[in-house]
Amino acid sequence: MSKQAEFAVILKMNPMFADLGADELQRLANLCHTQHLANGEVLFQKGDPGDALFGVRRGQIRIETGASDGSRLTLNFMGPGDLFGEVAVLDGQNRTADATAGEASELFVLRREDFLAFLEREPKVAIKIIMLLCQRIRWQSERMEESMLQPLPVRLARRLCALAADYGSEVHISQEQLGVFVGAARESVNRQLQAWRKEAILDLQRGRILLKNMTKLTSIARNE
Amino acid sequence: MSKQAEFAVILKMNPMFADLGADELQRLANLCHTQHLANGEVLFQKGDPGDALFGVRRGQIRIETGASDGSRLTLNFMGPGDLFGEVAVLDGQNRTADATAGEASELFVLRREDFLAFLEREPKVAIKIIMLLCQRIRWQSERMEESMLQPLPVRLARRLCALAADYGSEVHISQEQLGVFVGAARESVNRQLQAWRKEAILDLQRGRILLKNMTKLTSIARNE
DNA sequence: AAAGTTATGTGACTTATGACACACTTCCTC
DNA sequence: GAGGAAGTGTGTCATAAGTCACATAACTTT
Repeated sequence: MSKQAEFAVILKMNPMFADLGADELQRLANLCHTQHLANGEVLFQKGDPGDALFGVRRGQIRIETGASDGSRLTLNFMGPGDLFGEVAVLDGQNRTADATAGEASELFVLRREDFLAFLEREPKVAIKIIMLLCQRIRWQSERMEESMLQPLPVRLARRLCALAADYGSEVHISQEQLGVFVGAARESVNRQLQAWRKEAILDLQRGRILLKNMTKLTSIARNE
Repeated sequence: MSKQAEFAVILKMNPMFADLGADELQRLANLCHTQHLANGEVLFQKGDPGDALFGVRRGQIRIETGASDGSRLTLNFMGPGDLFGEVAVLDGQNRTADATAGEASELFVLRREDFLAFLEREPKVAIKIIMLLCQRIRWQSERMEESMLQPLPVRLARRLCALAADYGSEVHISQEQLGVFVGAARESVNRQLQAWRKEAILDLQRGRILLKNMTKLTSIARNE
């Protein structure tokens, strides 16, 4: 399979591009380049202009941000097939976090100027993108308002479910980082996780959480 | 001034259309119609397809929603110069609230099909819209995550400042509705307002709040 | 293997806010 | 103007979650 065809598949999996037609998608994918990164190499830093969209072909990219105390907090891991920077490529605003290769990686790169020129050539695609962005706005405002008002167990369960969707039942994350994600103190996170361990919903190891009962967890996430 | 020119001015005031060129803006405004509503007349209801964007020429439109207990809660008042349904007109999704005329009103109406055809004719405008939507997405995700984690006084101050921007220093809203806005219990809202009254930041009347010290209020909103 | 560093577990305390209960006021309606 | 509805003011209590303090466990470095 060609590089471009491979990229088209990745684009297709992202909700943002999911309902483009196969032909449109392929023409878009044809604009991509590839880029190699060595382990530890920096892809971009907070404040850099958002001049491209990236897809992970192989390897791992860490999205992280410097915390106020100088320590670094990982916000997300992007693995093969994941796409990131979709919004940045459209509006060109500065990056809000750093991205570093967690291992030797190869990325698909779709440059902003190429993408914009494409949209100008294909206004029907631009309109589809507009609709998708609108959906995202609605979805965000519905979810957010609701989500942050939920009690901690619900927020925590939701985040764990989301992580599980990416990594399977073995989530590799520290409780401190989990706390940052859900906007809670580390201790509170720990206490809730302990409670769930006693109910056999999950198991805990250093830097790792093993989800044992996703059924129960998702029902908590739905707030019963 | 022609109807269309008047509408162009309203569009221009909305961030969503603010940086369109004067010519593009005028061509867009030329697509508008007008519609008259008698006092109490229903413009649309929750669940109706979002097939138009509205601007208030004169009168008042209330955006409200039926609460679970059957009572109605007013979510927003739109006065002359206000624009609403910008997102609906783009993505065509169903309305999420009801809109009713609070008095005899005249509206500018920009129909979805006209707007989409316009975007297809003018891809450069479509791209500008895309960027604006992206900004909105960023803005939302930054604000939301941050905002809901703030303590109640901050959320309350922010909402009051926002309302003041629309209505001046005399905000006409019940404490119960204010509670809905900021996601808090009526009693908590009341207690905070009382505290501020004692500090001479504001004054309270039935169904009305008089902001007396916006400087202090905005500094609270910024979380000191 | 000793020492240091990071992650986790847990108790004691504090604080913010929600929940309930009820008094009081204003306004509306008949 | 009597009665009711809606809005407001306040006390009491319960609870969720943050904070602080420290113990313990697990990896790392030398």
